[in-house]
Amino acid sequence: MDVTIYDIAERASVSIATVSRVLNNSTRVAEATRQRVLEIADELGYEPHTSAQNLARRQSNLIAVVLPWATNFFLEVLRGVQDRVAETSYDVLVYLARNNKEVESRLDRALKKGRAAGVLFLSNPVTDAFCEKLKNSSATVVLADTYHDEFESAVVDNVLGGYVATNHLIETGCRSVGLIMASPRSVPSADRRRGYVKALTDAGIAVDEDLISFDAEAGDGYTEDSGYRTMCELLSRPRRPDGVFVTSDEQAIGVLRAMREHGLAVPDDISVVGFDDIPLLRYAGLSTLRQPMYELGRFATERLIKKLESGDGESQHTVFAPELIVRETTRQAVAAVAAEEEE
Amino acid sequence: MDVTIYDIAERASVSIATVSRVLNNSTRVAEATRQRVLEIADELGYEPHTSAQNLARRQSNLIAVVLPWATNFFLEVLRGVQDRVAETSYDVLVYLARNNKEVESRLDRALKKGRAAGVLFLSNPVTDAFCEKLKNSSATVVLADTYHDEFESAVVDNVLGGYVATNHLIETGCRSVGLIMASPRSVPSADRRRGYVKALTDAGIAVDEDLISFDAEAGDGYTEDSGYRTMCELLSRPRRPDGVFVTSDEQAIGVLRAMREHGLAVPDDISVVGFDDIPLLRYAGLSTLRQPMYELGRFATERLIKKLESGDGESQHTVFAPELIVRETTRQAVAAVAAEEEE
DNA sequence: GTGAAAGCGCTAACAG
DNA sequence: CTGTTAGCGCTTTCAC
Repeated sequence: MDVTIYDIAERASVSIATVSRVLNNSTRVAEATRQRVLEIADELGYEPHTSAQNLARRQSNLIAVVLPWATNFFLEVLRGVQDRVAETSYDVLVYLARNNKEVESRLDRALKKGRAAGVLFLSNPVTDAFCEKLKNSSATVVLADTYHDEFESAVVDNVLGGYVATNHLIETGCRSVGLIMASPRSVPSADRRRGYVKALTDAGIAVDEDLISFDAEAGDGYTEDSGYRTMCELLSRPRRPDGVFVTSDEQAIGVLRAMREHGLAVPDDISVVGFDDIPLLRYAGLSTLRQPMYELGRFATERLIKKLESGDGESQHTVFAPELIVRETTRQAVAAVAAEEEE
Repeated sequence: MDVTIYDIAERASVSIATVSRVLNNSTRVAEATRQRVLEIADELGYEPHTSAQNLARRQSNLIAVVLPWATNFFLEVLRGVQDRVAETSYDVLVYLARNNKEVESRLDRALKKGRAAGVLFLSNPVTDAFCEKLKNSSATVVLADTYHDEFESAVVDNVLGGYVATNHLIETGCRSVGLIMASPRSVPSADRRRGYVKALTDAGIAVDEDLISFDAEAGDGYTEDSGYRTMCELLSRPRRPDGVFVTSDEQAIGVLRAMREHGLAVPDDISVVGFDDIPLLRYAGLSTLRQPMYELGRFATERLIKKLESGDGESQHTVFAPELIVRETTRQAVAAVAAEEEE
């Protein structure tokens, strides 16, 4: 049997209430008693029993992170979450799902009573069903990379990202800008499309559905494989784009593969812009829109913790801006080329 | 207040003991009562309070996964862990560290009394200090991607992997085979080196320390950045290799970058073999040794659960074999070339 | 300041 | 088959 506060109390000739007080550095305890208790606790190697604490306190020290796919994006976000959580006494429960249905069952588990104090719900659209579950739960929830009126959220401005990406393609001389989308059900993906449409419209270019291809499979479609399939499909159509905006870097890698197989050169035949700026791919030469993934994770966790500790409060909706990173899969901007020729 | 077994008991006019029995589908309960209780529980939306259960049962439903770095390797392993765990009532606590010191503090948290029933300790060398902690803890531990006599473990045969990789390089005509290592403190990395040495020795080639470069930084060195730095260092030395075995794919990407910057072609100037076969990199053309990462995670979890449920039992040491995947960063084997010329 | 005592929600003998 | 009764280890009034 492990050492409990009873053991400490006995050794220190005080009651368990006192031990509990000093351990929680709560109200007035004689300095002498405090020292003695602390010493004995240390000596005995005392460690509080989390379940007992949670039961008595009627709360939990667990934060559940629910996410719909396991990609590099998530890896970065999780790093941010972990770093912030490490500074607290919370621990992180991870629920990895592979599709919408799995998200539901994982969420159910995460929301089980007494399980988690807070939930970080990532990237998945907050459907009515999920919203219901989230609201009925006693857990504090923060959304990241997805949005819903009724919950605190932290997102990257995907519309802006789509806009900037598409605009970059237009500025570098692309006339037929295509779009390779992940699942249209995915919120970030749908938002990026809106930015794409807006950029084209602003430039006076008509949106051509024939240049838009999306992943119709069950998953979320942010994978290399999805990008490959979707690009192949696009290339099988009569009109060929001279530039494509792809809704994630991983997909973009698949797009590049499809192009290679079709004997197409980048950026000469088709320029490519991704989204995310995954560290591992930074040297693949992919032009992309950088998302502050780590910061997103860390910030969302920060907010969650604050809500947990100070009894909720207002729900904010924070928006991070993505940043265009130009590398080798797009041409230089026309203006830049002109400037260079000046020299 | 949430609904408890007392509420159910009252509504069903039975005792809480009976409710508890049917909820745990334990011994003989009248079918009629069982039905009624189940119905009411469902109707009330009852959910057991995990902390209360854990306290009463004197056990935990948590499995802690402790890992020293956040790379794609881990992502795959975690998928395996999650998939297996999803079939049980366990939940997964993730402790991500960035270096050895962080591993220690994360491990301490994971081992806190009553926290986790089992610990999956990944990739990190089991130092004496860790071994001590692990043994003193009441948690069941399983090692994955690392080894220690006293604990169950599941590893990939890294010596074999290093051997096969090096041998492949030799067979495809490399005369000066270099080695780009992650931290020599890392067990997998050190084992891969042993395989490298053995392959050279078996081929009658002297091991030249000047062709071996490792990452001396604080981290584990399995990153792109590390590979880049380490390769640059190697290239700055007088003797230049015509092939290198790199201890991970992520590092290999960095090696490729370093080569590009030095104007070196792959595989013409230098052949490259990585390790891992990270999905995202499968189309980067990297020749590598595939580790069954997902399987490793799933299997280790399987073992952990088995031990948890059937009161320990023997500790096995399972070894998975890595598989050589030849792509474009190495030349074709001489035999293959010969065979081709035959045609 | 400190102790006694009543739970937190659930499990598990032990009777019956 | 079912109820009674102790706890599990800790927190938290409420007195003293």
